[in-house]
Amino acid sequence: MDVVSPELTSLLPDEIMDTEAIEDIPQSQPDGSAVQSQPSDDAPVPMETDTPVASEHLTMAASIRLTAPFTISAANHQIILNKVASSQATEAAKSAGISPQIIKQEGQKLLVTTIGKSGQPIVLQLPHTGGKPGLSQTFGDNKSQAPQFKVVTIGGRSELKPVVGGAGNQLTTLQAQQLKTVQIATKTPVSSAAPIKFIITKTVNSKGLCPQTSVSPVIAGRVLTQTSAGLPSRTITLSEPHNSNMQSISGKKIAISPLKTPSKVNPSVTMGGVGGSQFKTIIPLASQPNVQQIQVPGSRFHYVRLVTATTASSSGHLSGPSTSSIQTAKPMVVSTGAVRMSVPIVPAQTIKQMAPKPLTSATVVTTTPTQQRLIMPATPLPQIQPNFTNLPPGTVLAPAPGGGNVGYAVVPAQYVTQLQQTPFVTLASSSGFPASAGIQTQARLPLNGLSTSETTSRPRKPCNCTKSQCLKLYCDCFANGEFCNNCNCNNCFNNLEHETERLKAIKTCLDRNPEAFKPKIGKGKEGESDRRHSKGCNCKRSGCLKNYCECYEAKIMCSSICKCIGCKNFEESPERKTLMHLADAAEVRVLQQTAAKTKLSSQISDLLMRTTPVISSGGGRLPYTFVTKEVLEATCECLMEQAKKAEQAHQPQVEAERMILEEFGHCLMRIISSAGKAKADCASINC
DNA sequence: GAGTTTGAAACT
DNA sequence: CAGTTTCAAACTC
Repeated sequence: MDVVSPELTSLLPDEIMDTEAIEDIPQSQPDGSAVQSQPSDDAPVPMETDTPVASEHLTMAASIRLTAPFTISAANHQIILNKVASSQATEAAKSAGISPQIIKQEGQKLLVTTIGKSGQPIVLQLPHTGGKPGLSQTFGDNKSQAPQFKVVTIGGRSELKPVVGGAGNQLTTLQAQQLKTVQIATKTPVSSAAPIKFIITKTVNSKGLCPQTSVSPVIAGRVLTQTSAGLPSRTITLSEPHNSNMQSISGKKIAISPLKTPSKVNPSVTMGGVGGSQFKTIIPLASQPNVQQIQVPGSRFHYVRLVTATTASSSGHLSGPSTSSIQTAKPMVVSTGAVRMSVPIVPAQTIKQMAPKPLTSATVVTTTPTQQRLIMPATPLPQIQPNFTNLPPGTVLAPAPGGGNVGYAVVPAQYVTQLQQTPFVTLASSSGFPASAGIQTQARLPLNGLSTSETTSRPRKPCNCTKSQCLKLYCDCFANGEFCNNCNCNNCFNNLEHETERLKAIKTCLDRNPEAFKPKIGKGKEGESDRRHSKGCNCKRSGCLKNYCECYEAKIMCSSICKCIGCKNFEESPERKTLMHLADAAEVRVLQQTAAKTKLSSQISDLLMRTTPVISSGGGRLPYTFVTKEVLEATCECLMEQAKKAEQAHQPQVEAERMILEEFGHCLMRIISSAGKAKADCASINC
């Protein structure tokens, strides 16, 4: 799927996962008026997703107060922003550490903010809707014809001065929770000493949800130039989109679902991590999912429910295939904290089904253990403020039933699973406005040192917890951020029915160890092996050659950080080599035996198929009773024995097959001989 | 399947 | 931080 416009693509880095470079983002204001990342976000996380490639980041920051949909459509390379109701984004932008710039165009305001380094702003300009889609406009060109819309910008850091700041264009007030920020980390082709970040910040007016009212055309613009401070210009194209499906904000849910890995993944739920965030996600322009605003109690952030409309909206029609709604939920990845989080885009119908709570984990969340995901409580828990930067993988936020914007959302793990199944993840973000708006992001998501294929094909074993209520890290399900499903546990609280307890347990774990839900097996340092245990093992008696050892279990060797005694799990360890050889030999044997069995069974079945009609016909043929189950089993045993002999003699496969076939021939001869003899006997008796 | 061993997690 | 206890998985019989 073409999710990024050519223009934008040119601005994006090959790798957008460089977290270190992103740390340069100005921290959010202490007053919390703007988006603020979690404190723990500052710490780099040894995620497998880290890539050393990206050195530059482009941050697009768009602080916009929207009363209408805001959409970025990848398919047709559109960024759609609805009419700006007020100009309060400036302060929000300022509070976010960026200097907003506003371009006023016929009553519309374009807030341009600069974030990043080198003062290289990227301007998103809106061509006027009147049929000049290709109209380019420079940063300072506040006389743009674009009527309805405003966008946002991009580019350098906050030290950049506003290019345009018309009187009355200053956004005055912005509620902290009305600001949404989506950051796009990208590598710019333009040489820049420092990383540039692309942040799209938008404000959300929770009261401005007028489902059917905002049909006004969205302005499509094309940013052709970047004219700040003589820096190289950059262009982003904004085309004229249609309003997408309308969604009521009620019942909105946000699915924040970090990658689920066989090991542990640390999700970060901060949507607007302006400060100290590490970006690993790029936001491509993609289809338009509906996004609904969600406010987490006590949180300064607004969360959104990403819903893919399943039916066409009554307001406006989307033109072009790119704006068509997605029928299949897609995960959304929001990278704001130290780690990326994925937010599945779930069809509204699906969300409806799983909404409020009385749903069981089996019916709502997953159908298979591998699809289990941790789900955050659907009820507001003011006393509990989850550390979103360390939530277990698969964490999903759902709104409280009837709780308005408060609460969390629940998303079926099947959608999260999609995240694992595809190297690209789509992120959609928007406000809960009548018309849908969305930003979609893609990112490559290696999981915990394992490829996606590795992570998807490994079902988890059911737990057998009895005393921990599955709310401690003893429980593998809980530790992996999953609900218990098809487990053998007793008194299990790791389910939807015990959301409160579960969230408390999560918080407790995080209090005790903020890294509790982060992957234990992560990348080693430069030059070291690809994977290693983050803490190292502490084995004393197992020699680190049994599954008691977490290193051995993860099929990695112990490292210098291990505190094990009598470790034999190192490269040159003869014990380890022996074990590996034995394991390999056993595996080979199993494979060979399986193959031989299959082949022989097939042959015998073939034989039976051919003999049966003959038998039934009688007339001097071999009696059917001679090919009995016992005879077959005996034959198979003979053949297996032959196979073993060949194996023990280290015969090549060809020779083994020859021996087996030879034995099979002998067996057949014996059967025929016996049958003939019996027939003769029978004939003599009858006579 | 029951009992033992093991080491991580939890607790003090 | 170290020592102890608890716990569930891994392992053995």
